[in-house]
Amino acid sequence: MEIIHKHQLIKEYLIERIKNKELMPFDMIESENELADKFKVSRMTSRKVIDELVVLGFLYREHGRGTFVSDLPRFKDLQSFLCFTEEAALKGLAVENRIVEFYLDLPTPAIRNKLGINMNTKVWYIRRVRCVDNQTYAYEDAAYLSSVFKDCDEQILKGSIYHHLENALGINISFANQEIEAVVADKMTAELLEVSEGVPLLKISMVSYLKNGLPFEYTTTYYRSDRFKVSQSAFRSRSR
Amino acid sequence: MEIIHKHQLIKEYLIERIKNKELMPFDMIESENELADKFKVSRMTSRKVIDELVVLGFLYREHGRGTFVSDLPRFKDLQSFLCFTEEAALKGLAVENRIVEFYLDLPTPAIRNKLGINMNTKVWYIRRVRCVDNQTYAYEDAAYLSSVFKDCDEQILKGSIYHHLENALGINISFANQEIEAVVADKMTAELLEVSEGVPLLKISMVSYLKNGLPFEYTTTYYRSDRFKVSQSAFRSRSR
DNA sequence: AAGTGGTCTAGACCACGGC
DNA sequence: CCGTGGTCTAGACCACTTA
Repeated sequence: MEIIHKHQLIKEYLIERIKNKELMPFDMIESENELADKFKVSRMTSRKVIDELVVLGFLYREHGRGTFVSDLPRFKDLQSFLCFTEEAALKGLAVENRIVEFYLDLPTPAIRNKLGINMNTKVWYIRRVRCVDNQTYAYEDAAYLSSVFKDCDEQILKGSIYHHLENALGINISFANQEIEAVVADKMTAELLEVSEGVPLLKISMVSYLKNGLPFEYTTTYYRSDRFKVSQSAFRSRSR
Repeated sequence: MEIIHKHQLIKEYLIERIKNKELMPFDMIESENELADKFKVSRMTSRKVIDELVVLGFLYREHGRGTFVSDLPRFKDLQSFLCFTEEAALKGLAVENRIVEFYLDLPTPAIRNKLGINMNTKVWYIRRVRCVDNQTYAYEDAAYLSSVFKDCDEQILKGSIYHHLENALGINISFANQEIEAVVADKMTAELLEVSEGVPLLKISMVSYLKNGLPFEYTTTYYRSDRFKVSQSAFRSRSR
């Protein structure tokens, strides 16, 4: 039985209006009091809804003026290392994966190095374009240890690889090391992402590890910078 | 005059205990009611503090069990929040700061929003090119609360602002929220960084906080992607 | 059953922005 | 001045976990 909370209804109402373009970027939405009246809730409840949509990047507030629709409801990668599908799901959005190609082959020297394997250990090469709401977000060029990702097929690649590994295969993913750079789109990547050559892209390279410390994945992803950015918090270290 | 909100005090209390390792990852913190009693606030206020720290990744909740310290602070060591000067020093390199301009002025709406200040609170605008070994690395566009960075002058800006704040002024810097994007160099930035227009740059925007939770700095830095990249580790969250 | 977090109310006062 | 968001209260009832 689904329990419908009041704040969910208001959230759906606002997200629908943003997705339908009924509310455009920089438009002001109803005030907290108006929302509260309209849905017959207290102001604390309407505020909470707006709080959540602000965190998700759909809205922003201006003290004394009002609450407005963000120009680009971009993705944020809280550093807790969620997979692409999970991040989209957090915002109530569905992912479509366009498979460019995938095949089993011997590792390149770079991949041997990153995954610490010898030249006879085959890996799955998987190249996909990740889309949300029919819009291209990222081009992903991945290599997986075939000894871990044993049953690679098209059906799985259309969904979430991480969910498959964790849920169907019972594999424990632990952590990843990432490197973040800025690059400009080359011809091939630009075509796949449906952007012009030369636009900026965030390039994130990642080696992911199992609980037992085995590196099993080396992935480079090129994110459209107009639709994606990384957020994180960091502590100041005490050292001098 | 700075207004200290009740939730700031509680936030400071919790963040300090996490930073000091008094609270370790997976430790349970006080319940919402205990926090409310301890600080003589309502439960809604103690909840709000926890909400914020959950969003920042410091804590996570488990319904019916309690609120716990997340394992994110672990990679404090790996991707510690160091200033530019410190990072260079770690590699035995010396920094030269070329001051482009600096002046005291009223805050823009964006800065008011990021720092949570009113339109009468003046901030220092500081623009510098950061060089290592006579090579340009980054262009930094910073705004500091003048109530915190009281004594801004050319001599200080040629060195490390953070060292000055911490050592000369005894200010406690706690943590920062960062957003990372990819952009291409516009004409002005390209000239300052001695690169061609259109080359990719890493744009890192940061709001830094004092120990008491006061945001005191909003800085946007454009890094040459040929000389700088971000490395970090991320842990797979245990959800699902 | 006791304690935790999750949702929600109906108020209050304050700070800010624009008219 | 009015309407906006920002903070805060002192309750309430519910859902979940653990003992």
